[in-house]
Amino acid sequence: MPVSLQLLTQFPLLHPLPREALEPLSAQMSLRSFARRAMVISKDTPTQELGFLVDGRLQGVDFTVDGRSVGLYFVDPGDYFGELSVVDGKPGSEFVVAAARSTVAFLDAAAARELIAMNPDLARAVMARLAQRVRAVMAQRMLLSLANPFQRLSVQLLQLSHQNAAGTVTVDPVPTHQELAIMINASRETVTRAFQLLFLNKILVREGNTLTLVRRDNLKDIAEGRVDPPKA
Amino acid sequence: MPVSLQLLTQFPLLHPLPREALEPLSAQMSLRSFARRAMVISKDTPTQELGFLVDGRLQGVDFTVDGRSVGLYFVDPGDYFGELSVVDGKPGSEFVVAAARSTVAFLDAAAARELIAMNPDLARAVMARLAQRVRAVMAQRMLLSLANPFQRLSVQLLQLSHQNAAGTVTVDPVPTHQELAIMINASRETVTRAFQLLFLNKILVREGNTLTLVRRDNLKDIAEGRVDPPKA
DNA sequence: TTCATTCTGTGTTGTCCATCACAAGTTGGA
DNA sequence: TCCAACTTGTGATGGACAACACAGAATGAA
Repeated sequence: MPVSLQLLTQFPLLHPLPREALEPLSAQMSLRSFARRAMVISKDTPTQELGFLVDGRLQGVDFTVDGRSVGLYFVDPGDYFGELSVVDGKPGSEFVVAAARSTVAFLDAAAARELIAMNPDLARAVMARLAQRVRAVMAQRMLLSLANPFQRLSVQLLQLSHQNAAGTVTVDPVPTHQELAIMINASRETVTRAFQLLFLNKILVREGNTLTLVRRDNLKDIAEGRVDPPKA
Repeated sequence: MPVSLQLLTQFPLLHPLPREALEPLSAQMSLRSFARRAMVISKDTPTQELGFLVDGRLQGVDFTVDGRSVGLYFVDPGDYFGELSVVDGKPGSEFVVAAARSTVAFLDAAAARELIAMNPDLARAVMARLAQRVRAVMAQRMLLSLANPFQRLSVQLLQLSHQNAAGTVTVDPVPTHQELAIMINASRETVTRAFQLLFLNKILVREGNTLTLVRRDNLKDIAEGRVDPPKA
């Protein structure tokens, strides 16, 4: 199942490529679908691939030795993942699971490596991406050293949020409490209780699958410890 | 104060460069010394530089909003730091302080950027380094989600250790309890108490500034939760 | 629609660890 | 060599949060 050219143009990473480079590429790639909670890339699969998320949502996760899962990041449509193995040839450093039903276009690592080697523009983009990932995971590491789970949730929500067309700040596909909990090192129940208070204080509003940060400043104050988290 | 050619050959990163490239480089660089606890790179200094650690030891740190420090990584002689800003031009993502009296050779970011752009070998090396840093900080993030500080300390010690010439596994300049505490999100006292127990159980031995992991397997068992941390 | 499954809400309990407050040891600079 | 500054050791205390155990809601597949 090759991938249509049309589809490939959705990916910013590939924009520097001329049309004639895209065609052979599309032939090399393959499209696969995944059910919610399905494993997209396992840490210990032998075949390494670069994945482009066409549709749905993925979460990078790993597991501690005692079996608890650790949430690392989300992947949204148009974005790619698995670049680490492509760059250094080492096995994947994490698992990637589908957080929702998803469609992914794969390119095997060798081909991806060659592609990058041939295109300085791509190489630059990948380099920038790696730098951005270092920064992102360091930010997450900072988050984790906040004393209280309430602050951690606030920071995480701010990180996940984006300004909307309407000017409101939202978190768009709202992650489940469990998904958030493993990102901020808290128990699912603690996340639930924190949300309670944020709703109660009208700092957040949830409508369907969208979370609106009604009082973003307020959330920021909590995140940065200027204001104590609401107690009741 | 230019830097001697001799000195530059100590840095693996620069090995791909031909001698004639090193000379102009040495003229562009400057050598500076830092007292213990001195700030080597501040997060918000305007001038960005690539630093090469000649001598001593540095620690990457950051601070949470409530003023607690967070330990990120150590830099040992022969290694370099500050590459993130060089790659993406953004301000530094952390502070770098001297964990011991140190000597650092600096190259300003613009020059470093150009150097990398001109030398594909260097570019590849930097790329590999970024990938390695992503992996390292993800490993640290995993560490932080271990439930108990004892396990976190064990993992951290294993990460810092290296096999010695004599075949023993050691952690060489032993970090202070405080330095470790901020890396593993624990209080200084908790680290002290954990060490007590590890010494008591002859899992570790400290001689001067060297920590020997006498029973590495045992430490690994604790790290991976197969064995409960010793209680008394 | 109906039923199973996943997600969210809530009380209770116990433990673990941060914090505080010193004391004792160790280092290194003058 | 001596002293000051830093590092390590130790007890006591309280609060916060994970864990457990369900109940109720929402989702979605048949």
